[in-house]
Amino acid sequence: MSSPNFNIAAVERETGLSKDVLRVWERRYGFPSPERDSTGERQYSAEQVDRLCQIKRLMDRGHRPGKLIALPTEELAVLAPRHANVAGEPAENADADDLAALIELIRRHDATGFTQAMQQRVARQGLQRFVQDTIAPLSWQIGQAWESGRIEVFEEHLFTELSKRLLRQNIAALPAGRGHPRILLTTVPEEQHVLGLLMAEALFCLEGAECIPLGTQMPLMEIVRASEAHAADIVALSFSSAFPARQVAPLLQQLRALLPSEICLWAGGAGVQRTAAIPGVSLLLSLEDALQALHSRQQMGV
Amino acid sequence: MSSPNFNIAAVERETGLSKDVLRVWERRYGFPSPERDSTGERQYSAEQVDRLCQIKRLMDRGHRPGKLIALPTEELAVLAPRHANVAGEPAENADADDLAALIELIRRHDATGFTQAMQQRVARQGLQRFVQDTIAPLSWQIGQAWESGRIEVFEEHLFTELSKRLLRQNIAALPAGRGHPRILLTTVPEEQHVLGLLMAEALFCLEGAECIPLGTQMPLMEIVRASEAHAADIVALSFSSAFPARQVAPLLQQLRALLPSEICLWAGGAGVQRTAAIPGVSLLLSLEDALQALHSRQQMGV
DNA sequence: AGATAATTTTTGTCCAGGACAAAATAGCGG
DNA sequence: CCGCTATTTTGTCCTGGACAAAAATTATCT
Repeated sequence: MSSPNFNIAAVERETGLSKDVLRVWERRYGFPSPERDSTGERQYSAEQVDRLCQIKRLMDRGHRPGKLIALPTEELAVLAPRHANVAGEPAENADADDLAALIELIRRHDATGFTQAMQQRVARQGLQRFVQDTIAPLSWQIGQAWESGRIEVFEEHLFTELSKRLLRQNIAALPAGRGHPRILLTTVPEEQHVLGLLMAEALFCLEGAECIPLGTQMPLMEIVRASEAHAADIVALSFSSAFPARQVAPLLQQLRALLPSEICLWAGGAGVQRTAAIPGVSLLLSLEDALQALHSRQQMGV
Repeated sequence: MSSPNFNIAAVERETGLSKDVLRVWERRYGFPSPERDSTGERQYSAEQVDRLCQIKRLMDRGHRPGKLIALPTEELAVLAPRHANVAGEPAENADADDLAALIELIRRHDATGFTQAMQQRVARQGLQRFVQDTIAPLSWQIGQAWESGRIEVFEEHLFTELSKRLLRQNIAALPAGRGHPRILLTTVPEEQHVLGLLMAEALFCLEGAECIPLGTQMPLMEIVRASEAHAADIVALSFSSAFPARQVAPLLQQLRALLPSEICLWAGGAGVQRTAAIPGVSLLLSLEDALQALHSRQQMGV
């Protein structure tokens, strides 16, 4: 156990805490207090990195760093539930057990079993209900489980990867019509989560829209270029719950200013739940909202 | 054209140049020289952001910032070819025209046509040859075209997204056997490109290996946990050409130190081409190398 | 000449410690 | 108990210095 050391860039990579934050915490709270190498640069131990990961996870749940850092080490299990059921209940319907069974497959690392079970649900429910009643709640529950430390990061990654495959596969199976409106789907550069976007894409395609999937992390100026090149009617962005809430509004304002006014800007996902209204931007708080936005647009004869 | 302003974080997001670099360039070269807002914070104009993007693109081709910044504005078209054909020729076989036609579809933003043409090639070539003779060279050419400014960023994104879908779809269609060895596929946290990983996964699955796809951006300590939980025989990482070359070796060394010695560590992709050998790490310089590594392992009776 | 070694320049990243604004919390009057 | 204003907390930005790795250049040797 030679405790490999991490420099500050590696800790930023591992924990997601910026170098500035790591330094200012050290200055203010005295933690983390890394060793220094011969040149005076910080060298963090694996234990400190682990603890920082725990703190980060609890912060994402709404706790504040000042409190967390003061605490000994029993904060871990204790501080699980904070504003847990903040929005959207777990839907205590008859499906709850089914969903729990699916999560159990992930927890047992049974990729094959999970994919098969999910594919069965697609066949049984149809794509739209599968997205709304299976993928969406599952993904919410996985998020919850991750935040409370009940599942590991890599288990969430496995779930996400397998779910993306299922959705893409089923989207590809839809007729490739050149429908209307033309919807460009992407995320901003710091948002790497694409699952929400795929859910929206599935629903939009089912309604006959033409979706142009550009993946994640498009610079704003590229979004503008792409929307013009593809003659898009709508630019749809997705923000996950992990996206720093404070950045959402400025980003949307900036993009709205860059985008021609005849192109609509839709923003959805868990990351916009707490965002205030922005002129010229449609905030879609749920998949139902997104569907309804599309319907009302299509009714208005476009 | 009210030239919306970008703060330093936005410029980092748009260009991929770190805040430290932006500040030190300003100090040393006098460019970029952003306005300051009332609180003294930098406010970059859209023109400066554009120019920074150009410079970044040329730097990725091997040019040096000190020279580029001094140049007027005609550097753009002139400085296209530098060490262009550094490794792996464009393969001047009879297929060249076909590939050019595929790229032309992307350039015309014809997603449907591109997907159809690609699906035809899968049917005609079979998955293995499709990966090696279509996806790999196409992806290389798209990268070249992007570096020389012949295609836009969003066109590359479209190509990548559509190609990922094709590969995932065709991987899903393979028999889901519980084969050997068990290969865990992922990338390190700063590497978001997954296409190379999917190519490898397709080839590995065709050889009967069991692949565990965890998507991108796994913290090193999570990779270790995942490899133990999944009882993986091999951890396979992919590094794209965009990955900062200087970080590859330290990362691999660090992961090798964290990983149990009985688990093999394979690293492939354009990003490891110029990496020196590392004890305990197999550097796979091409897809053929990867296949051969798997073969020789299977022959040795595992 | 051509290859190798030593030196210089270039370049990215790290550091310290100050400042400030937005968000979260606490205090207070209705 | 609710809505409003102070205060604390917290993240991000700032300046300007330092240094090491990489690249380029120069010197040296065969």
